[in-house]
Amino acid sequence: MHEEMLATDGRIIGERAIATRQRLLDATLTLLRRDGVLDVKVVDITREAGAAPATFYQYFPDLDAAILALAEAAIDDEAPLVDLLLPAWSTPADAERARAFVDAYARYWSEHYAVLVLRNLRADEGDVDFRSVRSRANLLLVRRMAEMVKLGQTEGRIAATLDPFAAAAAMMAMLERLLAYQNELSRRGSSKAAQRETLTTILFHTLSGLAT
Amino acid sequence: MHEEMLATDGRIIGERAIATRQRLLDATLTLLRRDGVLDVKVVDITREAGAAPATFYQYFPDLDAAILALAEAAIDDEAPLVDLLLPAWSTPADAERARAFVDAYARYWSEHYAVLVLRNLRADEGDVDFRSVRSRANLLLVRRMAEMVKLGQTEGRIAATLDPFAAAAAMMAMLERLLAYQNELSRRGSSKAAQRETLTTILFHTLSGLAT
DNA sequence: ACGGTCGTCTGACGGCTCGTCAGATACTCT
DNA sequence: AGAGTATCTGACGAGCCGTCAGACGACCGT
Repeated sequence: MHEEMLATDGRIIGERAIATRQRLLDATLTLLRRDGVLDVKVVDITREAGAAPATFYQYFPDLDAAILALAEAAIDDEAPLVDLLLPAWSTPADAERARAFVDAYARYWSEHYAVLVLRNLRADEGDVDFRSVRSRANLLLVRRMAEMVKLGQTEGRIAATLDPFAAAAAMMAMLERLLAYQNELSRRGSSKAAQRETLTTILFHTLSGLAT
Repeated sequence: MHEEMLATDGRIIGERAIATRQRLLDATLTLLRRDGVLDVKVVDITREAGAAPATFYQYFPDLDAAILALAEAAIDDEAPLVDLLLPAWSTPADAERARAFVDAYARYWSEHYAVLVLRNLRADEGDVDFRSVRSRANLLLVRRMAEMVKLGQTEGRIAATLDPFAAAAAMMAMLERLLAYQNELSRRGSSKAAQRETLTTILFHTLSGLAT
């Protein structure tokens, strides 16, 4: 189950090299946060990591490859969120669990913000690798949400006109994007608490058919 | 009401220069679509526009300034969408109008995709100018949607726990982001028609309190 | 301890874009 | 036609990209 790590020339790398590679990834994350998503330079990353620019290219063919590796790592933090959707929400009391999910997703998103934004950019542009990593991350949640909708439909709580998969994707879209607006929104009239409650209400209703 | 256009050195520019400036903006749009959002070079823009690189900097201090101008222009196409939200949706038959709004917004979004993505990136990063232009564009719709929610609440159609402004923003977020997922989604199980119906259902319910 | 070997790292380079001048060019008006 | 202004450009220093050939250093066998 443990993949050998490779350098760009194909050779299997040892312990020292793995540490260097990791230092480069850490530095990339640091600079993504410090300089913003569009202004990260390879030179700066290597400076930050205390290495020569050429070292970077020994482990990543380009900057995107490093971002991709970080996006892969982020999947591990998204996976546990599925547990908060089990079992399906089916009584008004489950609204509390919806709230917990919203909170957990918000934490996940803010933790990985820069990497996820870049991942989405590249995936939207059509890059196959970034599409794949995004799918693997999101399908975990989307599939589960779609099941919740389907169950709600068979139990008559949710209208049959809703497409379960599309509804699930819509909820993910809403969560993702609204979290980016968060700061600006709270400057324009809706407190974070109000945003949280509103997200919870809409999410809970869409996935369970119930009102809060 | 008509602002004089200025060069970067502050002088008011004449007709020929306005045309050149416009050619540069057109070229920027072309390349944003051709090369993707992250790979547009000033040199390429001027090549495309048949001008020297230095000419670009006569009208825009940097690439962002040109994008900002394009984002300003996009507002004109977002404004008319407000009309589709007047008067408020209050009967099941109004679902048809919600559908029309979803379609119109989808058209607007795909028309301006590249510019809007960059606008959001810069705005999310905290850039004041991009924040301002995004607010001016989105507040038109968000304010109107918030009014619809408020009305629905006074008429007892919508739960009072929903924050009108946050709910409106959540709907915008859902629309924006889901449209970016559109292609991938239709490859994974939900036809565009199903996505459209699902968006309509959720939007209609959130803003009117009614089922489709 | 010592030289050899292989894995890892780096200095230095050509090629490119950026953004800025000073000066060339094109238009306008008399 | 010629003066004057508006507009454009060639050429440049600076900085990043991505690639080599070779330097370094950790570990091995003797």
